[in-house]
Order: sequence, then structure tokens, then C-alpha cells
Amino acid sequence: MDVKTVCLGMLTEGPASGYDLKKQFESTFGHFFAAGYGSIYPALSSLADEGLVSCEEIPQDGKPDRKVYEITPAGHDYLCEALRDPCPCHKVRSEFLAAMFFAHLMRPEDVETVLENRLEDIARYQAMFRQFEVENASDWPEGKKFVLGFGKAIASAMEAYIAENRHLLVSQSTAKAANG
Amino acid sequence: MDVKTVCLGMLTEGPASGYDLKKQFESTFGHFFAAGYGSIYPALSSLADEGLVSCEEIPQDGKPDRKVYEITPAGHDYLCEALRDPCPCHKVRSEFLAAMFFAHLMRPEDVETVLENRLEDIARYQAMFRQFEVENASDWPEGKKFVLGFGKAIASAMEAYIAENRHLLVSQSTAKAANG
DNA sequence: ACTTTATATATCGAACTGATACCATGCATC
DNA sequence: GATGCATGGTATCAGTTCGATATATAAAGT
Repeated sequence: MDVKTVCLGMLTEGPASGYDLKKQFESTFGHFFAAGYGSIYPALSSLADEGLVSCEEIPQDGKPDRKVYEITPAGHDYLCEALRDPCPCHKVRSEFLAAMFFAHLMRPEDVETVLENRLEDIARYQAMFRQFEVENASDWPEGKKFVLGFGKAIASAMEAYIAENRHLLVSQSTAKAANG
Repeated sequence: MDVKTVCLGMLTEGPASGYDLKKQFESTFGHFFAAGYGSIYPALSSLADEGLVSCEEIPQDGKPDRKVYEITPAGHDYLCEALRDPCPCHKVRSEFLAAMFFAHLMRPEDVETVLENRLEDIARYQAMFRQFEVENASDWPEGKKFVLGFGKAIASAMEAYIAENRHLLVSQSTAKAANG
């Protein structure tokens, strides 16, 4: 399940441009599958080459043509086949946890800053989740609700864990040596 | 905070080979920062070129030389500077959630399989966490304990969420259309 | 007057992933 | 007795992805 496949999945909800998909990668998918233009545009080109999507170029004055992609029947078949992977992975890449692992090499005030910023980041996600709910979540398919709820549950768990255990990282034992 | 920096951090606990570091990336760091040989060996070469680690080649008969790397004072300074990033990121890349997002395009039995496999994966992580604790967790620095506890908390939250909400994904409404 | 935000496409080097190759020993299995 | 797998070890490579940047226009905010 690469960016290509996720783009194809997004196109099952209707035709869209690369720009439109980017907005989805930032909002609904933001908490579990981010992608930038450098992945999206090549993915769409490649999908078009393989006949999995069709492309309509809509001229615009001054701006580059808006390229609207639509999933084809072949694309739909390909997607359903890709979704049959029995073990789709779930990976975390956390520079935050890597830094905390080495907290004893950091200045206590820097550890505090990192924790505060992480809590703020979590709060931003939580605000986004609440926004989704007030907007339109009741119309959503069950899968979308499940994924949103998953994000909320994990965000709350992270928030609670940090609140309850941050004292471990800034105790008297943490490296005065690095605090020169 | 790239693979290079994390390798440098690992070397603060003592000299090690690329092979040794790989084992750490699979065990202690496995749940939040994975890396393969394709990242580790170039990282160590690069660190050696920059004088941040020194390398001792220990000849072995039949096998390639064992290269043991040791952090230098310059490496220690570099690491402490790298750890001062106030906003280290925490990213999730979940093919699992992407698949569940499109659960309505999947066969109900395939959705079940995916959920079961995810629960098994979580159970494996939990077993690993328990193993760390019985082995040596009491000697660990606070940061290491914090990160282990974080992994445990998030694993439990994921497990509980899936157990409580899986019924949403396999209700009568889920795509009979794809169930040809 | 200046900067940011939004619309829209696209590219590029650096980094990373996952698989594979090479080489030896030992252990289990067929 | 042969085949395959695990362990210990280094290393590369094609394919993906990341993050930043470039280009262009216009509305809207400061």
C-alpha cells in the first residue's frame, strides 16, 4: 500500500486533482499517512500511464492547467486487489521518542520544551478531530469513523501518558554533565 | 534526527558494530524507530568520515572484518547539539489504517483477517515489552523507561480501541458489492 | 506597499526501505 | 548425505519517499 494505492482510494470518492489530494493527505489522512507533492504527482502520472486513472486537463488563464483525475474500472479492480493484503503494516517513526530515549544527555529545560511542544502537537490533532466531527462525520462510511476514532484514542493515550510520566525525565538524576 | 544521529546515540552506551546496532533497531527501538542495513552501514561510514566515530577493524578468519565503532568527543558534541531540536517529530505511517479507511471496498472476511493480524502484531510488541522488563529494565536510565512505557501505553490503547470498535467495520452495511 | 494565503503544477537531491549478495559455521530436518 | 535455516558479519542497489524549492497569478490581510 504505497502512495499510489492511497491516491487511487481517494479517487473512489470522486474525481480530483493532485492539489485536492494533497489537502486530503493533510487533513483526513494527516495523522496516519502523510504525503507531499513529490510523491503525489509522480503517483498520479504513473497511475495514468497504467490506465488506472483517466486525466482531463482543464485550461485556466494564467495558472497551469488543472488536471482532474478519475478512477477507471481497471483502477477499481487494482485497488480492491491491493486492499486484500492480509498484513498491512503500521509503522511509527518518532524522533520525539528517540530524543527522550537520550534524555539523560539533554539539558532538563530542553527536555521540558520538547514535552510541551509534543503536547501542543497532540492538542492540534485533537482540535482537528473535533472539527471533523462537527462538520460531517455522521455522513461518513464506517471505515472513516473507525480511523478517526483510532486517531482520537491514540492521541488521548499519548497525552495522558506524557502528563503522568514526564516527571521521570526531569528528575535530579538527569545529566548535569550536559548542562555546562 | 536521522538514522545517523540515532546510531551515534546508541554508541554512547559503548562501542558496537553495524550488526550490533541493527539488533538494537529491532529490539529496543523497534516500536518507534526502525532502520535496516541499507541505512545503518552508510550512516556509520559517513560518521567515520566526519570524525564523529572511530573505527577499529577486527580481522576474522573466513568472515569479513568486524568493524567496531566508538563515539569520539566530537561525536558526543554533535549528538548533544542534534538533541537540542525543540520539535522532534512523531510520525505514523499506517497501511493498516489506510486499508480500514476503505473497509467498505473490502470483503468482510478480509477486514476480519486484517484486524486479527493487527491484534497479533500488537500482542508481539507487548510480549517484547514484558521481556525487556523481566530482563533488565530496573538498570535502565529514565529516558529508556519512559520510552518503553510509552510503547506499552500506546499498544494497550490500540488493542482496546480495536476490540471495542471492530464491530463497526463488519456490519451489514459493508460492501456486498465488492463481495462478488 | 508588503506579506501571507490560496490555487496549481512540477522537479530534485537526499534519505530511507526492502531485498539481495557474499561467506562461513553449526544445527536440524528430510 | 543433502538441503535448508539460523547466527554472525559486511555491503550494495533499485525503487520510494521526503522536504524544499521553483514558477505563476490573484485575492486578502497588515
